[in-house]
Order: sequence, then structure tokens, then C-alpha cells
Amino acid sequence: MTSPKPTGTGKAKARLSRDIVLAKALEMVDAEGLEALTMRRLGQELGRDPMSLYRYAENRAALLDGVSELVLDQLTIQQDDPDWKAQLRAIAHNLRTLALQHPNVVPLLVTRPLSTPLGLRPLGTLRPLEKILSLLVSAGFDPSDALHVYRVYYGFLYGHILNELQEFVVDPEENEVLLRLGLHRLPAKEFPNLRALAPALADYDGASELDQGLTILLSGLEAQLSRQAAAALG
Amino acid sequence: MTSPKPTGTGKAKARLSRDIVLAKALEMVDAEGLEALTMRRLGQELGRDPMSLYRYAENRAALLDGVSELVLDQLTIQQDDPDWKAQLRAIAHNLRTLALQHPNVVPLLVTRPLSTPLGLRPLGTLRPLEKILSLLVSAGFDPSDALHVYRVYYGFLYGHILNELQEFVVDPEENEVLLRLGLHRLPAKEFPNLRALAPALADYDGASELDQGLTILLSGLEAQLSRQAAAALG
DNA sequence: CAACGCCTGTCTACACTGTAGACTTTACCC
DNA sequence: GGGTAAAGTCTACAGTGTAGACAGGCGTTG
Repeated sequence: MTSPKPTGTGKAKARLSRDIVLAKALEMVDAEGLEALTMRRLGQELGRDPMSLYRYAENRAALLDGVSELVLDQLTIQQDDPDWKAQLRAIAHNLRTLALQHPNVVPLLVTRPLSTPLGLRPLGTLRPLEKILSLLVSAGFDPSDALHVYRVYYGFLYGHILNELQEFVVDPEENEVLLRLGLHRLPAKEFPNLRALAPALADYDGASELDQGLTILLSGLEAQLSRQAAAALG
Repeated sequence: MTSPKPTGTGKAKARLSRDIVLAKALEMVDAEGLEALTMRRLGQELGRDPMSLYRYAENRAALLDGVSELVLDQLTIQQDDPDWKAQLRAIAHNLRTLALQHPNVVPLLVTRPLSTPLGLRPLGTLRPLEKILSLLVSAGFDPSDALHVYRVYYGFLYGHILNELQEFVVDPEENEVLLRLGLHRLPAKEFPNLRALAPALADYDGASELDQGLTILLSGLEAQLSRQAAAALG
């Protein structure tokens, strides 16, 4: 696609492209968090004037949307998988892994849609929705039920991810100590339960917790599907 | 508590207090969104120098935490309700209502905990967690199960709220039109399902959807509780 | 080959942000 | 009154997003 014929010193001369800009942006967000991603610093990181970035994203918000898309693009969805339950399970674990790999992007994934009407969102962020709908429809749900199923599924999934990330602390060494220390700060008589749970909070197996939830959810959904099939026959 | 003896012109002279500052901050966030809340504008709104705010919040982030607390304080939780399922249901509807009343605060509720270790969060944001744990423990769950139940419950709840808020558009008049228009923008062959669902998307009954989900969830949780009670006896 | 036009990148400038530090004013207590 | 601590203000600084005018190099076309 973009073969800019790297003339000259090679490094500093390569032409920019949207992909290059977004990739670097994601890299910075992963490394230093959302707030560290300023137009000026991104420009500096790319060896370009900050203003050049505006050729590839209308403004900072749009650039952040691009980062969201970049991450969500890595979510592979087999929309014609005949085993829809297995597929939903796989997608969930996929997204969870993505979230753990890019924790600083999660606020973006969760927050940006709140301030953008559905139809105006970046296409990359709508594609998962579309594909899951398609998966569910080919599994036998009628379209409007597919939407309901999608909602409970994605709601559950995002809820889990937020929960897990909240309890996720960066440095696994100091984890337990810091946690206890933090909890120790809490007034003993107002937070007895929370304080007592320190050890339980320390070993949280996100993957298995997600999986258990999925099992319950999916069996519930399957029941709905077969109920619906029965109604269609009767 | 704060009776500052309003001398002089009455309005501009009243002494500030944390509550006054936070209340005004929330008001501004509700009216104009998070980004509109700058220290300077908040100071101006209060008729004070922006710098005076730093007597009541260490910095802007802390001020936003205060706003979160202010909202969550309005969530009433009866931690000794004998009917724990009804209580969880009530809390869920309560929080949903709060979220709809203060949609601009939701990103805060969801995002701030991601960057603050649990033990260091504002107490006001931990109180609901503590109270729900207490509710569950008195309902018969043993503490570590209570934590698991809390996670699935709160995860589901936040997931639902995010979902609902995503599809919530401000102007109810232009809603449908804008929505269709927005969706119409989507490439027809890449988003057939999504486009077809425009009408279904338009009438979304969040409360009943939440309630249905809760019914499923709570019955699942109750099953777990009685299974556990049986195990304890046997 | 030359000239054109477009696209990329740069420069300058502006209005605005959070907040550190020193200062002044106010309120209250003895 | 006098003294003390808090509340509020002023000034200043480093940093932000981005509008608008401009420069350079590329590919296309005559």
C-alpha cells in the first residue's frame, strides 16, 4: 500500500501514514497512559512537527478513536462459526486478553461510545457488533432477539473486564503488600468486610471467573433459543 | 454545620466549603460535560479565584473524585435488608436512575477506579462495595463467595448501564431520525444486520431489560446460595 | 523536459489549561 | 486589642490543542 521509497537517511525521512501515526500513538498509550499522549509528544516521537498529525486525524479525539479501532481490529470474530456458543466464549476471552494487553486503552473503549451517537462511531468499533449480530442470526435468533442477546452478552463482558482491571495492579511483586497497605488505610469499623477480604482480593483468577460467568450466561441464552424454536414449531 | 454569617452583599461573600464546591462542580458537569469543568470556570461560577479551589481538593483529579463520591452518596443501600434479592434489585434500579440523571459522571465512575488501587480510592466510592458485601454476608454467603457474587452482580450492572447509555441520545425528538441517519451512513453491505435493526434500536426499554437480566442473575445466585447451604448441612 | 497543482510537513501565534509560591485579607479566640 | 490560623488572591510558568499561512517535493500532464 504505502511504499514511500525511503530516500535519504532512512529513518527521519520516511513518509508518515495513518497507520504509522496510530501505531505510535498506541505504543505511547500502552507505555505511559492516555494523558501522556499529547500531540506535541507524539509528533516528537515521530520526528515530525505536531501539526503534521492533523493530516491523519481531525483532532485529538479522532486520534484516540483511531487508537480504539486499532485495538478492536485485533479482535477476530468468526461470524459463521456454527458453534455460536463456543465462538462467543472465544471472543470473550479474546477481548479480555486484549484488554489486559492494553489496559490504558480500555477507558477509551468504554468511554468514547458514551459521547458519540451509534451511527457516527468509527466503523472499526462497530464491526464487532455487526459480526456478533450476524453470528447470532445465523445461529437461529431472530434479529431483534439477537440484539437483546448481544446486549446482555456484551454488557456482561465489559462489566467483567472493568471489574478485573479495577483489581489489577501493575507490579505483581508488591501487589499483596500494597493491597493490604491500601486496605489498612480504611477505617476498621466502617469497612470490616472489605478489609477481611484482603487475601481473597489478592488472588483473583480473571480468566476462570469470566469463564464461569460465560457458562451460566450461555446456557441461559441457549435455553432462550430452544424455547424460541419450540414456539416457532408449535 | 457551615453557618458563615453572610455579611455584606449576601451572595458573593458566603464562605466556600467542600460541599459547595463539589455541588457546583457536579452541576457544571451535568450541564456541560466533563471537559467543561475547568478550575478557572468553576472558580468563576463560584465568584472566587480559581486558586481558592485548591483549599478543598488537592487537584483537578481529586475534585473529580469528589464529584464521583457526591453521586454515589445518593445510592441508598439497606445493608440489613432480610430480602437480599429485592435489595440488590432495588440498588440496581437506583444506580441506573442515578446514571441516567448524571450521564456525564458515568465515565468518571467507570474510569477513575481503573487508575487507582482499590485501597486508595475515595471512601465514598468504596462504601457501596462494603455495604453490598455486608448484605450478602448476612444473607448467608460466606465472605469469599460474597465477593464473587458482588463481582458478577456489579459487573452485570455496570455493563448494563454502559450499554444503555451508549444508545441513549440526548435529544428525544430527533432521536429516531438522527439514529437512522447515522446508521444510513454505514456501508450497506458491511453492516446489513445493524442497519436492519434501526427500529429495534430506537425503542429500548432500559429498565425492563435491566430487570429481566436481574431476574436471571438473581435466580442463579440464589441457586448457588441454597446449594451452598445444602453442602454445609450435609 | 517544463510547468502545474496537490499533498505533506513546518512555522508562528493564540487562547486556554493546571497549579506552584508568595502574598493579603478575613475570622476568630484569648 | 493582639495574635494566629485559615481563606482567598495575585502573579507567573510550563504545557496544551489547534487555526492559518506558508514551504517543499512529488506525480501528472501538457
